[in-house]
Parts: sequence; C-alpha cells; structure tokens
Amino acid sequence: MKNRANEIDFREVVNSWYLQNKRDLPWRRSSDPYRIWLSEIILQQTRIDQGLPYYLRFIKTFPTVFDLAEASEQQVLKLWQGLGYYSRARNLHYTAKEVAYEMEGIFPKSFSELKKLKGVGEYTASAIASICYGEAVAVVDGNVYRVLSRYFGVDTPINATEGIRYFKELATRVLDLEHPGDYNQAIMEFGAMQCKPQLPLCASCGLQISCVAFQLQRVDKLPVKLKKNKIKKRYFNYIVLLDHQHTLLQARTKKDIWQHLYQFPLVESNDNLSLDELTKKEDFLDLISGKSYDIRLFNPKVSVHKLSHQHIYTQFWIVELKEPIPNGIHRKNIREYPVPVLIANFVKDFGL
DNA sequence: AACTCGGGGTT
DNA sequence: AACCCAGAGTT
Repeated sequence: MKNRANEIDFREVVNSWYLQNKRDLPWRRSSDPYRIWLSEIILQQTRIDQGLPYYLRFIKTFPTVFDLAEASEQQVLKLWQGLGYYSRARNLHYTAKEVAYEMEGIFPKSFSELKKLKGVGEYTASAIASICYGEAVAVVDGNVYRVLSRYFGVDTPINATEGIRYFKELATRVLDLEHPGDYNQAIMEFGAMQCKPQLPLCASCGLQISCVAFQLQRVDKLPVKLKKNKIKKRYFNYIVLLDHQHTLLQARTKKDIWQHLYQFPLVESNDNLSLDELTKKEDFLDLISGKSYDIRLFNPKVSVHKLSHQHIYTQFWIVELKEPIPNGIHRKNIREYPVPVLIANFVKDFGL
C-alpha cells in the first residue's frame, strides 16, 4: 500500500526540479496542437537530440497541418529519412490529411478523440490532451516507467499487461491535476536527465530519501523488463545497376523493414555470397535478363547494418551495363527518393 | 499477449 | 554487446 504523503512529496519535488532544470525546447514555446502532435510523433522511441533537427525541418517545410497534408507521401518520407520507424511518417501524413480535409484543420480536443487518430496511441493522446488542453491524463513513456518503478519500488515488468495497467494507474494517482501538461513533461524530463537508465544522478536527487529503489540499492535493477527476442541475421546483396547516366531503384513493398522506402534491386540469401554464387541466383539472372555486363564487389569487407532486431550483412555489387537500363532513373535524381540509412551511406561512399 | 518496426547514444 | 529512447499497429 502506497503512502499518500510520499505521492504528494514526489509530485512537488518533480515539479520544482523541472522549474530549475527544464531544457528550452522549441515545442515548449507553443501550445499549438499541430506542433505538439508533430513533436510527439517524431519523439516516439526517439531521443530528443536525434528528433530535434527533424522537428525543426518539418516545421520549416510544413508550417501548418495544411502544408503537411498537401505534400506527397514521398516528400514526407524523404524528410523523415534516417529517423526510423517509417510507418510513423506515413501515419503522420495520413492524419494530417484527415485533420486538414475532414476536420477543417482543427485537431480533436480530448484524449478519447485524439486517440482515434492514426499513429496516436495512449501516450501521444495523453501528451497532446494534457499539454494543449489541460486535460488531466497521465503520460506513461519509458521515462515514467523508470522513475515510478524506482521511486515506488515496483518490480512488476513494465512490458506485460499487468505492469502496463499498474503503472498507468500509479501515474494517474501521482498526476498533478492542476498542471497536468507541465507535470507530464516534468516527470519525463526528470527521467531523461536525472533518473537516467544508466548512472542515474542519485547523489544529487531530491527524491533520494524517499526513493524505495535507492534505499534498497535496487536502482540498477529497476524497471524490470521481460526478455527481448534475439537478433536475426540477414544477408543482402544489392545490385547497383549502372549505365551512362542511370541506375535502378525499387520500392520495398513487402511487410518487412523499410516498407515504402527505395533500394537497389536486392538479392537476399542465407549467407554471404561469392560472385559465382550470386550470378547463378534466379533473382540476379532475372534482373540481368541476358544482357552483357561487368560486375565487381564494392565492399570486399562486408558491412553490417545493425537494427534493433536484425543485423544486416550487406554486399554492394556494381554491375555496369552497356545498354540502357529499362525503367532506370537518372543518377542525379537519386536524392529525391527516400532510402534507408544503409543505402544513403552507400550512395555517399560510392559517390553516386 | 506477443511481434514487428530503425537508427543512434551510452555504458 | 546490451540496453534504451517523449510507442503504435498488427497478428
């Protein structure tokens, strides 16, 4: 059973810590739901340092929800390139069009209506509703899980149904009903800067005395998270077709990573391939379809692109054709296409 | 309820 | 190498 006095103490310490330590971030200078929504989508599973330049570019390119709605999906994905979790960008664009064309550019004004928007879940709906409209709904993100689990000494796993429900209730209990928007940002900022995942600043923490995890020396054990699945290895052979001025890009359409981004024609295999093995593959032969070509391996040292759940071993094969590439694109236009970082790095290194 | 979706920062 | 990040959608 939790101590009511501790909960009040917790709230006040967090609020006063925030007044002293909060960063001056651009979306904190506004309560425009478009800007708050945009910032929250960009920051899903993304550190502020990584998302901030994207936010600035999006606001500059698309000052209003109408500007974003009128853009092409490819333009939105291109601006999103490098941020990852690309379905966020597609949902962002979808919702911009919905708000612009079906809601007259006005965002919904309650948690429950906001949550109906594509790409807006529990967390994001709570954030927008509390920050923009003062609705008393608690956010629960990775920071909140960490701060609450440590301070109240809760070892229920945060990524299973029971823990998700428990921490939502706890977060709601300690929410500052007078200033929910500022308080929500305060507890997240506190988690990001003070109660950090590793090497938290307990020595200078105003909550140290009443922090259960600190008193029990369990800070480094909380929060508890159930095991992650292991990393899958994949082997990609990208076929970089070249004629005088062109190359070939293809969209990724399968339900897989990088859906709707572009790449060179891909031959995926179960292991690294030699030149002989590659040139016997059906996918490769279909692509070449009897044309004469010169081929060389761009990176004899296989590059490894590491994603959260996949390690992708990649070889780039440069294939020069004497005749024009069917459906090829001008090399100079390659920058118009949204591509994974793996491809962008190659384009840069190769000098395409 | 478990899986999937990126890329980068911190130890 | 392991863990995490202002999570959401799908199966």
